[in-house]
Amino acid sequence: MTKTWNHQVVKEGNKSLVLDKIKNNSPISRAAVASQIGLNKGTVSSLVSDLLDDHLIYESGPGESSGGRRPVMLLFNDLAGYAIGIDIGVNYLLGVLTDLSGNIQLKKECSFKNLSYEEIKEKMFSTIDSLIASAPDSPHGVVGIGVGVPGVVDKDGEILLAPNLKWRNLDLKSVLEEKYGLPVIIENEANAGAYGEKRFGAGQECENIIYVSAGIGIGVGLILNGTLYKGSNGFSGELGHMTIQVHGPKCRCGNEGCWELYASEQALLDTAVQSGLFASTDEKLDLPHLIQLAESGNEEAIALFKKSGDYLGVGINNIVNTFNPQQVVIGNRMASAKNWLSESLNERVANQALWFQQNDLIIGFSELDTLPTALGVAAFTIENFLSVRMQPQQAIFS
Amino acid sequence: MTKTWNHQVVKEGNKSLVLDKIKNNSPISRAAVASQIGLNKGTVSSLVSDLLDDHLIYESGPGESSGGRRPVMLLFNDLAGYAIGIDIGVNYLLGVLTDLSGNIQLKKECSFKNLSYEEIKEKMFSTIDSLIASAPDSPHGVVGIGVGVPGVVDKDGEILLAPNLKWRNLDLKSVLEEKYGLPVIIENEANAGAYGEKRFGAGQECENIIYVSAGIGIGVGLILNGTLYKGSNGFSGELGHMTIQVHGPKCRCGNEGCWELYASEQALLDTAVQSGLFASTDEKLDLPHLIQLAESGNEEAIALFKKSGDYLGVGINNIVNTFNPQQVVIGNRMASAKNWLSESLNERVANQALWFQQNDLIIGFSELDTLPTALGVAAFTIENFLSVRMQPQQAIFS
DNA sequence: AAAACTTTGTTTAGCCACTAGACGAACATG
DNA sequence: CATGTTCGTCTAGTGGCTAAACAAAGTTTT
Repeated sequence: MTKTWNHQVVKEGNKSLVLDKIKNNSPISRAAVASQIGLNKGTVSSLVSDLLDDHLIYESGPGESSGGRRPVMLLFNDLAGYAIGIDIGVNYLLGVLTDLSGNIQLKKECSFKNLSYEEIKEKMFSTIDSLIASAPDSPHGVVGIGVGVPGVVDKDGEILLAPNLKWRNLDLKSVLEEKYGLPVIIENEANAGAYGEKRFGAGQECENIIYVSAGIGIGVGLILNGTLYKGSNGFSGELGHMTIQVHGPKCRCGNEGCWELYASEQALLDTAVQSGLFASTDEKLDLPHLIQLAESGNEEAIALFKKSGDYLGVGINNIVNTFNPQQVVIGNRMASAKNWLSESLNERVANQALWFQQNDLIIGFSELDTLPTALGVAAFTIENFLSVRMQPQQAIFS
Repeated sequence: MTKTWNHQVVKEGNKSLVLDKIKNNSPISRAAVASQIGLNKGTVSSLVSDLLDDHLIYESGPGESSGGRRPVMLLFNDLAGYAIGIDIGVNYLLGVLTDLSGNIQLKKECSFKNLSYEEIKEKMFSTIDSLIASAPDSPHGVVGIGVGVPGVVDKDGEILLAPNLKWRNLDLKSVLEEKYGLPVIIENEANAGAYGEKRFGAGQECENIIYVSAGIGIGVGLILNGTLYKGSNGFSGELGHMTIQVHGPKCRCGNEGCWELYASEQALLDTAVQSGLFASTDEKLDLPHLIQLAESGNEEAIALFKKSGDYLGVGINNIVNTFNPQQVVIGNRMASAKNWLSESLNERVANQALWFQQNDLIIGFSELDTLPTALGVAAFTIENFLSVRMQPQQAIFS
C-alpha cells in the first residue's frame, strides 16, 4: 500500500530539510535556515526546538550581527552518536567507528588468508566489540552497524553468494542484530563504496555516480538520481561479468569474455605470470610488488599496467554510454595503481566515448584509499538512524 | 531549492493517490478507495468531489450491495481530454490521438525517404492539425503533444543529434509550443518506447524495465524504480555503442566493436549482402523481405537471423548483469523478426547470464507493434497534464 | 412486516502543522 | 540617545486531515 500524506509526513519532511540545511551549512542561524529553505520563521523555530531536544543539533554562541540583533548559531551535533562500518575483504577485515558526520574516530584492521566463515565472524565480533567499547559517551550511543561484503546481497540483507569467500546463503544480518541489539545493514561492497564516494568523496554534489570497485574481481555500484540503485532483487552492478569480447575466454561465471578477465587485479596478476614476471608460486605475486616493479622502471610491468588501464577504459566507456553519469570513480585495490593506469585509460575514453557524453564528465580514482566501503555502510547506518529520528518519538512505556 | 512541505502538497499527493486508485480499479466506491489507500472516508469524499468538479472522474449508477447501502461507483473519465503522440522514424512518421487512458482514437501514418527537416516538419504539422481537428469535444480538449525522435535529446527537450535524420541542434519543442500553444514533450525514441511498454505493454507492474529499441541502430530506454532514467544530461541508454568486441570493426561513432554493429537491423542487412543473399543495389534489401525469405525456408536467411539473435543475447546479458531488471523488452523493427530471433537469443541468455539473475526475469518482444514510442510520448503528455491538474487551480482573471 | 444490523457517504468537531504578522530583545548607526 | 535593523518568539488564523456521529439505503433476522 502506498504511503498516504498527512501532517506527520509534512513535519517529518520539513524537519529533515532543516537538519540537512544545518548539517551542510553550519554554523547557521534560525532566520537563515528559514529564508533559505522557504519555511516560516516560526515553523523553523519549532522544528529546531525538536532537534535540540533530540540532541541532534546544538546552539553555539552568538554569531556576527548584520546590522541588528546577533543570531544564535546552530550546529549539527556530530558527536550525538556513533556508527560502525565493517568492510569484509577477501583477505582483510576493516572496521571503523565514525561520528554522525562520518568522521573516523577509530580504525581497526586485520589481514588473514583462507579463513572460514566462522573464523571471520569471530574476527568481526571482536572488532565490533572493541569499537563499541571505545565509543565515547553520547546521547544516542552506537546507532547501528553496517557491513560491506564482496558478494551478492539480496534485498533482505541475506548474503546469497560471495564466491571469493566461498560463502553462500548466510543470514549475517540476523546474527548481528541478535548479538548486538542494534540495526544492521548488509550491503554489497561496491554499492557501499559508491555511497561512500558520494558522501565523502570528490563529487558530493553529483546525482549520478558510478563506482567501479576493481579488485580481485570487478563490481560496480550505481548512484542514480542521488540514490543507490539496487535492481529488482538487489543484484545490479554485476558489470564484472559484462561481455567485452564475444568469443573470449571462459569465465568461471559461465559467460565468455567478461570484463573482469581483462581489467581486474586477478587478470593483471595472471598476465604477469604469463609474461614471466613472476613464477606462479612466487610469494611476491601481488599488486603492491607489481607497482614497485613499475616504479623501479621495469618496462614490462609498466606495459602490463598500460594494458590494464586500456581495458578498464573499455568497460568505463560502456558505463558512460549506458548511464551518462557526472562521475565515474575507480576504487578498491586497483586504485592504488592509479599512476600507472590513468594515462592509457584516459586515452581510451577520450578517443572512444561519444562526444556529447564527454562534457562535464569526470573520471577519476578514489581518494578515500581503502575506506569507501566501510564509510559507505557507516553512512547508510547513520542515514537510517536519522530518518527514524525525524519521525515523532513514541512515549516509552514501562 | 528543495521543495518544502505544506498542506497543499499533502492534498496534491492524496488527490493523486485517489485518482490513481480510481483509474486502476474502476469501478470503485468512495468507501473502497478510503479503506484501500488508508485515508479517512471524509477526506476521500472531499477529494472525489474536487475530481468530479474537474471532470476527471464521473459517477456511474449504484453498484452491488455487500449487505448494506449500495455504493456509488466512480470511474476515470477517459474522455475528459486527448493527447497527441508523434513517432518520427527515419523513413516514416506516425501520429496517434489517444484518450487520457492511452486508448488510441485515431492513427495517422506516412512513409517517406530522405526528407529534409523542413519537409518532415511540414508532414508533422499536417498530421497534428488533422489529429487536433478530429478530437471529439471534451472538457479539457487536447492536453499536449509528445514527440519521439531517433536521436539524442537533452534535458531541455532540444534535439542535439539525430544521425540517421542528419539533424543537429534543433529546438523543435519551442516551434511546436508556439504554433499550437500546448505543452510539448520531446523525448528520445527508446526512452519513450520504454515508457510506452511500461504503461501499455506486458509488465505494467514492473518497476525496472529495459526497452531495447533495435532498428537501424540500437537505443535503449531505462525504466528504473518505476521512472525513466535519463542520466545527467539526458544521454543515457546509448547502449548501441557498447563495446562487445574489444578490437572489433570501427563504428561510425569512433568506437570499435559496438553492439549495433552486430545486432541491429543494419548489421543484419549488411551481412545479408556479404553472404550474397542480396546485391547491395537490390531494391528488396530490407527486413520484411529477409523475413519472407526465412519463412519460405531459406536456410541462409534463417542462419542470419539466428546469428543476430545470438548477438542480441550478448548485449542483453550485459543489460541483465547491469540492471537486474524484471523485464527486458525488445522493440522496434527487429521485433518483427521475433520468431526467427528468439531461439538463439534465449539460448545465449540461458547459458550465460548469472544464475541468480535468471529468477523472475522476463525477456520478450514488444507486443505493441510499432506503437510503443508514440504511446509513450502520449503517456508522458497525459501524466504531465494530470499532475498539473492535481495542483489547486488558480482563479482565472480576465 | 417489523426490527435489527450493515454499509455508504456526508457532516461535524477537533487536531495539528503551517503561515502571517505582531512583538520584544538585542544590536548597529548617526 | 533616538532610530532602524535583525533575530527569535508568540499569537491568531488557515487548511487539510481524522474520528466519530449521523442519515440514507440496503440486507438479514425474527
